[in-house]
Amino acid sequence: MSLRYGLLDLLAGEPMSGYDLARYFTLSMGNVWPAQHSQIYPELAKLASEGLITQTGEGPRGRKVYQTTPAGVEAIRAWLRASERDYSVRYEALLRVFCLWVLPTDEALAYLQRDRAEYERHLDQLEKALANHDWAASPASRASRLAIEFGRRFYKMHIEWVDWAAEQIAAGTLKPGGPLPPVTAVG
Amino acid sequence: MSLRYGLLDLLAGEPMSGYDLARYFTLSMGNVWPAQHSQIYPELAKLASEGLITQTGEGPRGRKVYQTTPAGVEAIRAWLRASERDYSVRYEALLRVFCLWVLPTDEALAYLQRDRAEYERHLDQLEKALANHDWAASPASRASRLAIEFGRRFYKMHIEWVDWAAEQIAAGTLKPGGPLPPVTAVG
DNA sequence: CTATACATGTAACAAGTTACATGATTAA
DNA sequence: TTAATCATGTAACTTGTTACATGTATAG
Repeated sequence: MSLRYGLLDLLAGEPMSGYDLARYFTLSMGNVWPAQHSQIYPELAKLASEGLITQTGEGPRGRKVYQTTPAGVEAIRAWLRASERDYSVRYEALLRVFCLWVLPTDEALAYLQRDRAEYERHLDQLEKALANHDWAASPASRASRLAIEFGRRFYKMHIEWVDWAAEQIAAGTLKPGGPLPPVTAVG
Repeated sequence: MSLRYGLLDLLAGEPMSGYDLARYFTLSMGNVWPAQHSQIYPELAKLASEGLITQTGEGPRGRKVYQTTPAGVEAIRAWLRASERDYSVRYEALLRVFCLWVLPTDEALAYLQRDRAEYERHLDQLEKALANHDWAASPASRASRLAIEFGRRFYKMHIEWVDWAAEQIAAGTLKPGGPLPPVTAVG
């Protein structure tokens, strides 16, 4: 049910096509709720049939531009107010860290360094998005900005954590009998 | 495909039943890859039929204790080495933040405060897990410890971010024409 | 003796991914 | 004219969730 509210939210902020949504997702919501076009198009059709969005324009190549209706905005509101909050996180990259002990120390370190580069890329991307977009333009943009800031802090923390983890591993964490001193301070 | 490697990893660290896995998950891997028992039991049967785990014990009420075989450990290794890494995150709680602008300022602030309490709970839980478990006992435990440390930093950062976001909202972020000053320092 | 926790499973459904399928416009 | 990008959709499959179903041991 999450995807529909993500779409409603984006189409309430500004009219877009399914194609736009699929791409725009990558820069903002896609960081916390990924979606493929094959999932987006059918959902748009469903939302339109329920009157929560309407097609407000068209373009070349059969392009259809949708916008959220007042009923759609009310649906988001009802979702935030009434539904159970789901705090679960699904993050395969971290699940893999649990498994790192099956690799030799050198390989585990190399593994994390490749991850680190990826997190740097994510951080750069978010910082570029922060710089290139007018996040003060509307309430919807400003709310997105709050979420993007979360992403920025997330990847910053992630990089710091990788460096810490690499130190631990270099000190022998993954070896039988290796050390793992108690950590008291975070950061 | 992620679940199976999570199970293989846990059962390589120490022999357990499906029931144990379902509960133990909550404290460690469940934070990054949730799973219900209805998904765990069939997967265990499948892993056993493939020879990646074996039943090494039984208990009252039909309890079956499994352990990962050497082939199973090799399967984890191959997974880490060969498969595409998936860095995508799925996190509904954050998707909702994108939508917060549809609520009145007061309600949005109250919304975030309830989230904050939840993150405090998660942080406490992880800190308790950190204190009550012998994370130095084995390479598998020590690798888990690295991942748990990530969780600790994650929720700490999360709480700091909520406080920041609440300030922004109180300053008018969600109102039409409200401000959103450029953020230069993180933390 | 009764409620709770332990313990395992299946079935129906919903959500998400990958691959297939098609065609229009634009830039080189 | 040809490759890339734009643009929308469907189908088959996999994964994940919720609800159903059953039964045993233990503690009060």
